[in-house]
Amino acid sequence: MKLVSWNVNSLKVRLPQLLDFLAMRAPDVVCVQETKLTDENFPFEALEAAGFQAVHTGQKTYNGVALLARAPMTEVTTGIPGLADEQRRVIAATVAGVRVVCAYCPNGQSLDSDKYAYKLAWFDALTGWLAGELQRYPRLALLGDFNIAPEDRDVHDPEAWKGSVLVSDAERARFKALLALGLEDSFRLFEQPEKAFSWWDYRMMAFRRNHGLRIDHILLSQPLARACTGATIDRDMRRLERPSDHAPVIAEVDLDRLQETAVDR
DNA sequence: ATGGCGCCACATTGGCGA
Repeated sequence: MKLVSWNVNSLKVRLPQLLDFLAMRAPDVVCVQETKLTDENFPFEALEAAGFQAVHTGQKTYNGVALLARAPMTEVTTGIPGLADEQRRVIAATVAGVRVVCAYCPNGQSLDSDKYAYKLAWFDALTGWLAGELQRYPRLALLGDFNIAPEDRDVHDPEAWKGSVLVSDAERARFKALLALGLEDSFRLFEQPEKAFSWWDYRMMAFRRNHGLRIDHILLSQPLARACTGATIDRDMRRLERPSDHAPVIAEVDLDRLQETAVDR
């Protein structure tokens, strides 16, 4: 099962690129963030023609998340239970026995912003919810734009970024709290090149200079992590004309390798 | 230090993202 997370920064603009990506990379499950579309404008038909069922929760202009899958999706839920939030940031579904959670985590803007406090509280709510979900679904994957670079090696210039939003201690502590649930950062299960990033600013020729951050992640529960055979960042999409500022991140899981246990479904 | 780019909307400028 090939799992992908991609912040497309407007699906209206990026739909042709997404369709090319689906044909070229043949993923099984794709988590899409920042569709910036209402549900009635979501391109269900085009994706179905490409072989994918889709579920979406969106709004005008901001946020919006979708799950695409070749296999049927069941138990579809939106948002974080118990968190009153108008911002459409979370959608989850069960695909081929795997619980897939797609998240567009808040940016936070700056450490003194109300949006930063919202970001930290949002992560606490996410972590609290997923603790229970992991009990119910031992095979769980959390994919998305986390808007957190977990370590200094995930930042092109750690000194310049020191203490700022996306890398602050409080944000990194929230990321570690997710790992403490038993989730693994799939990218770090394998040897990776130095300076591997998933987002580059549109400005200042940041991509050409590889001035980026690794803020898009695929976290896997223990059974899935043990069955994970590879994890990469697909920089090809970032090289295109009119690219998203994020690259797709990919993790492959060999479902045949999963051991059958009493609680494992 | 600032702004750079790209997207969106009560649009031709301003808000926001990261």
